Amino acid sequence: MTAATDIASSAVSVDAVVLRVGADGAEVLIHRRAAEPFAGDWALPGVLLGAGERISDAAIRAAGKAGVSAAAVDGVGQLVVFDEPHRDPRGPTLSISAWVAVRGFEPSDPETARWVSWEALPPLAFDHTRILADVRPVLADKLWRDLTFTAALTGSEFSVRTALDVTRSLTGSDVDRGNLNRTLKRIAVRSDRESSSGVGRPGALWRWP
Amino acid sequence: MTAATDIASSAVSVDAVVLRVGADGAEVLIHRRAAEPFAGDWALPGVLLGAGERISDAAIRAAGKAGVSAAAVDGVGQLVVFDEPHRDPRGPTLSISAWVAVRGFEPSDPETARWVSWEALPPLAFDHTRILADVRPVLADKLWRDLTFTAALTGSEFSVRTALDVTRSLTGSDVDRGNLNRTLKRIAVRSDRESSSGVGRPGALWRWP
DNA sequence: ACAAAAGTGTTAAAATTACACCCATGG
DNA sequence: CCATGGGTGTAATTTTAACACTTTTGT
Repeated sequence: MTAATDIASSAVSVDAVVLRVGADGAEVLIHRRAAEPFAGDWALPGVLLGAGERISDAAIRAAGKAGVSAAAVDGVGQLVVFDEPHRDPRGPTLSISAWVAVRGFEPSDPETARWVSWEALPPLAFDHTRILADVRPVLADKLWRDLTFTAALTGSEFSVRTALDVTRSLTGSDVDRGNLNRTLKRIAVRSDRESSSGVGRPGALWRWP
Repeated sequence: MTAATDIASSAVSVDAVVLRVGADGAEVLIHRRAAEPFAGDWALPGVLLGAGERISDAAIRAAGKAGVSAAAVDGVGQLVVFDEPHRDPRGPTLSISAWVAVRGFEPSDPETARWVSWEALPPLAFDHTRILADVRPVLADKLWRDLTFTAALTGSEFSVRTALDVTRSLTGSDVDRGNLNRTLKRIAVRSDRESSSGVGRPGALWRWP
């Protein structure tokens, strides 16, 4: 008998905090649950962790349940484990939360999956509201300090506007453009220029070294 | 059928990084494994997480395997999840690492369990050497910033000497006494005095607010 | 010309770092 | 009185923060 079959452990799920950079800065992907419990409710995409499966692989699989293809994923990382015994009505289930950075994905059906800003989150199934509340400061702390996370989120090239929006959306407060520009000068490199946004002076693009 | 029984998930263990403040600063408790695999080898105390069991409870239970009574535990907290599929020869097993701060425990048999400094760690079973290496900077980061962790580790009253030793043992480098004193002035409060250590000028004791 | 957005400069405050010097105790 | 360890002071550097001013674009 093996360790994987002879013990009565909690089930283990991986709940994905799928992030992209949108108009409101960092946005979270939520989808409507197809199965019970909480069928039809908005929730973070989650899967049960398979035997021997890596957490990052499970997180990508979870993002897939909301329509995200593995090719659209730029990075994954673990966050916090939630172990409250009654968080799942089916029985004790651990939730390992993980961030998944995604680029270029738009849900086909906005009734089934959609991007939401951190300020406009609807009520979510399970303890997912709590998960997002707990996880937001962790993400804010990683920003501009954990370069793996930050680069995955921003993509290879990004504007100062993007940087400002992402920071504000995760920290909840405004940041100074000049100061953030100096931070970028320390940790990133400039490339060409860009405007496209329309009005105003075009800004530089930043890349990761 | 419930979520806890119908899936083929990895087993979940909680491995305790049991810490105390000793002569070398923060020290880790290791014990000899009683069962296979790695029977007789030094390892972190670990347990399989029971269904519905809290991670902190499992961590205390794990510390108990090395002889620590629950009453000696001052605090517990989760650290990192290790998910490498071959880390346990019995089969895929997650390891949730957790810190456990302990006061006033001395192993009865030094051949079965002992406190070791971070510099003098013997080879450990499983990936436990790797776990400690990964976890040390996380603990160093928590020190003097996560007050729950710090207070549990130092105990209610501690000297500057203790503070210095703990910092050096976790960061690996020396800290300035004057500067650390000022940090304490910001986050803690003084009480009376103490010497007992013998030689040298007696120092103040610090307490948590 | 004007508004909007980006770039740069300046300055004050705070934190970090590295020392230096003086004080209290045991032997 | 001297070695050992503790407390306080100081100064240079770096980081953080807040704000002002200039530049480039579209309308």
